[in-house]
Amino acid sequence: MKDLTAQQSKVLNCIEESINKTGFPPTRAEICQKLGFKSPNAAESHLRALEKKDIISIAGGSSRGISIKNKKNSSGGSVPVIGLVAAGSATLASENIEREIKVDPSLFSRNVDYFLKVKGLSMIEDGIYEDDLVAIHKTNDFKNGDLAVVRTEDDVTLKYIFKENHKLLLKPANKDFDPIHIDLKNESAEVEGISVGLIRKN
Amino acid sequence: MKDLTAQQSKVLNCIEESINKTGFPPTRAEICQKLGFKSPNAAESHLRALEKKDIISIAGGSSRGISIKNKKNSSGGSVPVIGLVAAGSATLASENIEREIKVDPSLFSRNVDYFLKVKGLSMIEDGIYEDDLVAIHKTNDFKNGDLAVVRTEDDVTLKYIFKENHKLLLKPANKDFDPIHIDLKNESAEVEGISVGLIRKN
DNA sequence: TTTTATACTGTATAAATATATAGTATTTTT
DNA sequence: AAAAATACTATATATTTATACAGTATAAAA
Repeated sequence: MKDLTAQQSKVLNCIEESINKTGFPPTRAEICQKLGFKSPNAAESHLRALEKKDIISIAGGSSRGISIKNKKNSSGGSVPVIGLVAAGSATLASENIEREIKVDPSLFSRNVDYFLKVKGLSMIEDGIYEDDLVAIHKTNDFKNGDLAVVRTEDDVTLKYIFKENHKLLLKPANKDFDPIHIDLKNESAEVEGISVGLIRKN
Repeated sequence: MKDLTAQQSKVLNCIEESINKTGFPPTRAEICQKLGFKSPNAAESHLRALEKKDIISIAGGSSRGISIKNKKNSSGGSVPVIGLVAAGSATLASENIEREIKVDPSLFSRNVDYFLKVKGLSMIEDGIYEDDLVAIHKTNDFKNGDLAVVRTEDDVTLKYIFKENHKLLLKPANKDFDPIHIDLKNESAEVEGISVGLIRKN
């Protein structure tokens, strides 16, 4: 992480204080008041500098739209939630992260690297519903029958995986969906991780 | 703490989600958008109701000035896991606690007081399996159709609950199981809490 | 040495936002 | 039976707020 200047640290500090004290981030004017600046642009430019250094993010067009990045949690640790994303994009890229939830990564049998937000009903017969968060342990190692996140040439899916020589079978748990057959001689496919659990919110 | 109405819960939920996702509370307009209201005053009056019930505080004259009160130990917090236990014993009695798991109690829409470890297959058609941990928010307030922990005279069960006058219907999600009809004139039954989510470990 | 980053003041303004007021309708409490 | 709370739509507006633009000055990097 790039080092912050003394003033930038003060501003960051001011943001943290505001969130701790009031529950929400400060406005430019409030930062100015606390730090003795006379122009809102003083705060603005410090914020832009902090944003450039990837310390905070600023939501455009919304008031108090400041949030502190990489909020590492001393105790639990937080795990990112990711929607099923199109091929080509790195799954864990920050633009795919919908939110972070505070969960002990060791809650499940194997370490959880991220939660995948389920789209569609392809696994519904095995009790996995739309918007369920499937806990994914990143690995390319799997056993036949594992529930795996598989990146194919044109998609990323969550399916039961079976491999026999160069043939890959991706099997849904919904009779309305067809299994996907992939011949690794012709097509590429990669296992990104396997499911180790699930969280559902009502 | 006074119980919230369904709409108030939704609004509270919306606030929590906003804070988790963006790092700052929502505006009235954002609440309206998320919950489908067409007037900002719909959000406003729900906020005032939540403030009156001491669930949130609203900072006057400042944007996004909403903060949630009595923020439980937001850092870690562990939640007990309880097996379905026989009648007579207090559900949360220490001898019934199988273990504790470290989960942010605010992970779900309403605070989780304990996890109930599911026995049997009575809810399997709605994706709730044996040994799943159902997150329970302790309350005796419920809406028809809620998934509730109900203590009857001779059992504690997890079922969909429907109440009409003095008749209680406890409905499983498995056609091999019969619904339970309870006439509150003759029998007693008590709602211990309602499900707000679920954790499954593979 | 010229650019770039830091560190501000000062002014202005479009857009975001809180918040009041006026209604209607239903449900719950007293 | 009346009052209060819930649950909204609809409109309006003062205020808050983000954000752009125009400067000044100093320090650090290229």
